[in-house]
Amino acid sequence: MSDYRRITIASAGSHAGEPVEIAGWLYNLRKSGKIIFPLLRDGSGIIQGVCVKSQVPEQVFEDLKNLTQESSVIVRGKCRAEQRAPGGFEMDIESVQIVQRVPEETPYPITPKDHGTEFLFDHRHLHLRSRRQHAVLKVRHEVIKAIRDYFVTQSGQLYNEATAMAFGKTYCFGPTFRAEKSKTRRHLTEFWMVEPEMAYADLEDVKRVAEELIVFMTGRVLENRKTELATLERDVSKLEAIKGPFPRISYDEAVKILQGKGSEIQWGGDFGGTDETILTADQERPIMVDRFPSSFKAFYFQPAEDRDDVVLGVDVLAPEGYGEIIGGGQRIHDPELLLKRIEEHKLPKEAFDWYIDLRKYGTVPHAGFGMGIERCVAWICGLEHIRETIAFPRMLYTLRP
RNA sequence: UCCUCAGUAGCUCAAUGGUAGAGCAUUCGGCUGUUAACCGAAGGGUUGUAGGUUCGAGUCCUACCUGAGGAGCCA
Repeated sequence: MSDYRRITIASAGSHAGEPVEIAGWLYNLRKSGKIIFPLLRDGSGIIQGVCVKSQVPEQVFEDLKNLTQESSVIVRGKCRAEQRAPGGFEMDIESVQIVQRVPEETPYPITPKDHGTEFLFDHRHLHLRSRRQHAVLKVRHEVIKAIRDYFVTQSGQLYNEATAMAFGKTYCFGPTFRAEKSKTRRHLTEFWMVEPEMAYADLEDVKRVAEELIVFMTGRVLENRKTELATLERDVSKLEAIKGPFPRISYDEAVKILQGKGSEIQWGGDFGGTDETILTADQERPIMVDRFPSSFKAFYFQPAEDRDDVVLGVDVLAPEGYGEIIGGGQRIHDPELLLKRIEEHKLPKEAFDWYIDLRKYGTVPHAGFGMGIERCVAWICGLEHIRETIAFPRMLYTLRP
């Protein structure tokens, strides 16, 4: 038994002919009298096993034949290339150790047939085991890793410390919680956001960094997650088209375009979900819309140089109707102006004393943005709903599991 | 909070106001290359809840509960 070396399914291809063991779960079982095809998964992948009655001890065949879905097992045997097997590799099973057999009285609830979203998300703790969800979360991981790598390559390990002190080029990456009553396919009450902030930077710098980041991120997913994108049946040509420069339009222009296409929007109003879809419908790249009316943007946005009814904010809208994935812009650096805006918005000045302080001691033009991870992953994977992009989505009225 | 749609077997769904059904899952039987395997059989139901109309309600009406995704609001 110790002759069998434990391997992952993902590495099975490089262990052809060796005695190996795989520790995992039964994904599905097809049997035909004297031959059995168990599908096994171990978290790294899925492999088909094969077991012929005449070639193994009777007990091995019986144990395998009676396994139930998602029973935990350790199987031993040898792997080889096999055209007829899904995935191209197959394991000839020689013995099996049942760790736990799922009892037939309480079968695994998620069967290989159709289920509705309500049922699946009530069983999210099990749903995560399925192939599709697995692929989505691997893409999510790649997106997160790309974001971290992007900022590391921008500044460098040691340089990063210097920039933080000298230039304040930093980023924050973590969960954000919002309690708005938004029940849509684009909203979660907990979502993850990366927020770079740069000193001595303006709106143009934000647009440049945002564009570079998106191109870098989609490039990395294409490079490292081809298999997962195939599992998700994602049209990769849509992602291959993501290259700079992205189209850039002003809010003024966007309103004119929308009105020309029948939208009800008036200058001064924010985009609705359908407006975002109209704007991106005929674009294969994300588009950048900037210079929004100050009326519906937060108090800290820097006004435009040439007019004071718009501010230097920018939204990046993903193609294919996925909506806003980035929002950001240039912040007010003038202490007098910031105070004025705080008063105009009737905000408690005391609560912002530290924020105002930043403008007293060596203030510089600075800018930054926030990018929503789940919306990016939903777009890259081509998903119908954002809730599939996080292991345990927190939504309005949804806390379990 | 408002609007729209939906709730029938463990799951996905059928059923002109007239005997509640199929596929999958489970159990039993068959099958040596299956690809969400297939073939045969069995078990499985207070049709979301409470009222109402009717000779008769899964179906029509009212209220409520639960869910979905839109609006508002937000990212």
